[in-house]
Amino acid sequence: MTARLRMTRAERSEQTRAELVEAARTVFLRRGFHGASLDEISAEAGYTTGAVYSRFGGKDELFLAVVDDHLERRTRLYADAAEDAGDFESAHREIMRAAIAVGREEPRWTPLLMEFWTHAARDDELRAAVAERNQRNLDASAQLQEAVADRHGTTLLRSPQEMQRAVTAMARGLSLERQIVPDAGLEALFEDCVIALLRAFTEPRSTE
Amino acid sequence: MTARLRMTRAERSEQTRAELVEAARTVFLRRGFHGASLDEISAEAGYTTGAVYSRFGGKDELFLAVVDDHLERRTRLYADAAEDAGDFESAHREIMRAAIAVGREEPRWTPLLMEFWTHAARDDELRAAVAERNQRNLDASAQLQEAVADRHGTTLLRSPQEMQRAVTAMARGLSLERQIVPDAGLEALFEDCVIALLRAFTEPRSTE
DNA sequence: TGTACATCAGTGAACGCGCGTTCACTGATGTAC
DNA sequence: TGTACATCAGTGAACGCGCGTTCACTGATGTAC
Repeated sequence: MTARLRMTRAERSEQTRAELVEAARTVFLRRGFHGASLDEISAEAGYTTGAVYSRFGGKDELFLAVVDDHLERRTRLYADAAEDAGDFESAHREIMRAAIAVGREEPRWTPLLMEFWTHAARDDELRAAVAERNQRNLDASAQLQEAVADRHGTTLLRSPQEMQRAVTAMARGLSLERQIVPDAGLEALFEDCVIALLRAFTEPRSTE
Repeated sequence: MTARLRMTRAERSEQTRAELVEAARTVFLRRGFHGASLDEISAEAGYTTGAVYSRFGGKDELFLAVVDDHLERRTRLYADAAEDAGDFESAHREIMRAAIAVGREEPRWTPLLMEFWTHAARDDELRAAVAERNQRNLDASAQLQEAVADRHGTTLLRSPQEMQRAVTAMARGLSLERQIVPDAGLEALFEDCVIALLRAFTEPRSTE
């Protein structure tokens, strides 16, 4: 594998941390939050259980690290997807296409995240940690949407946060359903609904 | 409590079953599916753990009974809500009002159901059982929506199943978010989005 | 109506298991001189 | 460059706990005669 002997302590522990997060992501997706054991995760990364406690506060904190990593990647992905589109609506079609593609690759991400949310809702401190990440994610999406609207001369009739919440809610609801009823029609339905919502909540900017 | 001595065996076991389902509903809502123990549930109903195994196949089957009970009630509730409305859109507003009201009373129902779905997704037999109930529920909602559309001379541009799926997905997504970020604005947002979707996917029937 | 036996709803204790967390320890890295 | 000590990342075994499920048993209900 990677050479371990030449690394400083800081490099070494940072690498361990990253490997554990990556393994945790894999195993959490495979087994769900409750179903995944720290044994399996640490073994997947080539360590023992104690390593998790050396780098993280416990199972919850490890999961939060997975979430942070995930949100960063997704934020970049969507920003890139919107980059080259010619108008407001097709920018959103590109974002949706990207969202649908990653949804196919990792259909269990949304159920996993929602499973964790439900777990976190019962613990004040953990819920706050989740809420903060949710807000960060919402702000990033809203900022992207505003930028896209600006770039293509579109006026939002609702705050971008609200629009993002609605779209995300629908995406999550459909992802959850898909795990019970795999159905390709859900993706097309999702696209049509989002376009309908966008049209209802935006208008071309008057050139004044 | 209720007199136990005069009951036949069938009545007795039916009552036990109903009491267990009711207690299970309470405790599942309180603790979540994974967090609830059969000990707490049976104690809540005034029995011991074994009683659950006398009436049900196990924890999963008990939960399915809770779901069946729940879906029956909700189906009736929504049908009643739509009863007296004057037109298509206000019928849907009434249904939404009813949905929002029960959502306030039992904000944990949706997260609970989704937690179970995610659990069930990992077991083929259980997933089939959940899928069947989901389909039953979808058919009932779709039938109601078609009846409402018919009654008020409205043409659906999409199958009522698809429209229900979209609306339900959004409702679920927002319910899940609410457990992390309690926010009354979500309810108003939900209403507006559903109305926007209805308008996009229906048109007044031409009187020909 | 009464008696003897069969059935079975619900009991309650025990089983078996897996998991998150802890902690004394090891050996490689870092530091002081 | 070398030596002696300090630090600390990761080990690995044990702990403690709770839970779903099983099962021999009890006593009330049901049945046959």
